[in-house]
Amino acid sequence: MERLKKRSDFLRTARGYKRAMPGLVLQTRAHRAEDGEARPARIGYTASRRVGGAVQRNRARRRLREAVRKVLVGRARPGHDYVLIARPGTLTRKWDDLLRDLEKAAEDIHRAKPRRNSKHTNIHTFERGLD
RNA sequence: UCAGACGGCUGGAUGGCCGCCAUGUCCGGUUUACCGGCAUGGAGGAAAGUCCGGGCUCCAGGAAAACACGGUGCCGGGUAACGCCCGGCGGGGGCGACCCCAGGGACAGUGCCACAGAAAGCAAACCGCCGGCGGGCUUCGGCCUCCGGCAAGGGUGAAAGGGUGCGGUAAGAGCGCACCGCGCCGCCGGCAACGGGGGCGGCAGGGUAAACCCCACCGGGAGCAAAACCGAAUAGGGACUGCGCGGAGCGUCAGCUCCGGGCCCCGUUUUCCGGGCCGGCAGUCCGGGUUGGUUGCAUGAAGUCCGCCGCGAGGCUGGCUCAAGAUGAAUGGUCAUCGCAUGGGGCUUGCCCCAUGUACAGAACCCGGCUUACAGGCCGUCUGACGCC
Repeated sequence: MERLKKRSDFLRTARGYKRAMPGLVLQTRAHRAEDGEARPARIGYTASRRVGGAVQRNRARRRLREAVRKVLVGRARPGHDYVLIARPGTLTRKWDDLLRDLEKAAEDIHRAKPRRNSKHTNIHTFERGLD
């Protein structure tokens, strides 16, 4: 899956839908090219200093990346950007639980998302994300 | 055996499944592009803090001096260099091995020295000591007061103007003497810091420079997001042509030459040399450098082994090795087994079982240091006790 690399992509995705789990936070937002054609799903990772030092942040990002490879690859919808935010629990959560967290988060966030014309609506039960 | 001092090394292992980055005289998909295989390589002793010193890059036109600012501060050596390291010296601590020291100058000047104390920089006298045809009182021991001579003893303090002892004296005082300290002048040893010893001086000259300051030495600025190259769009920018020009000269014109003047060119100032600029409008052409890409970017004050020189830091010769290169940032995720510690239990005394823990921490241009963090493990040298011979 292609990676998100620009700060503006992260900021835009943070304005979309959000689901928090003990081991991670998942954000998503539809992103289509100018010609309206659906593009492959993209994924980005965020591990702030809240998680710990450089060692902890790197390890959290690697665990999330591996979880995405196992769980999200088959579930991600084309034309959507996803951002995974690491939390302190990302490091301590048991591996199987972390995988279930991501599964559940993806399921919830896709169900909560209206099927059509989601661009400007926002569901109030999902809190607004910070970058 | 116990207690301790110093120096050095190390920083888990194996396997299964699934992945990431780089490289390639490799294989396949039709050659390139690209895709899939295969092979090889892929974090540290501190990669950290970013505190010093350099390389490298750009900026400032070249050079010198002064000033300002900052840093360093016993001596000698090592080094590309250092505020680092090594070897000494001096002072302090420890029975000792060893450890610690911001360790130039306090007769260049200025400032400060709280509290306590009579007095904190110039000498001073609170309690005291001593003397007196002085005066008063007296229980005849002395007390009070006055005038002199003192600073030994007490007391305050971090520090009270040399210390200890003997002599001396009314009591005292370097007043005299000895030793120690201090100052000055030779001598000897040492490259030096400094050490040793001799003579003279009767003692002046408290501390603080981690207060300003003085002296000596060193120092341009910014940093790989430096910088170079390739390169969509837009504006500024440059060149040429036409109109146009501080003064003078030449010339038909285009223009050229000479003479001044102003401004600008490293923190500041001065001097010398050198250089640039001094307009606007129109047209044409060139160029321009943001997102992105490539280079910088890993062969270097490199590592390692032997030999030689050196007490050592280190140096020299020769051989061998090439050892991560990401950029929202690869070097991993997970599971299992083992190892190692600590505690508990079993017990066939060296095995088994259970539980817990397994640190600090992630390259970002590269080196030399320093500092800080760290579960544990290993090795060497030395010291002091006790025991044995």
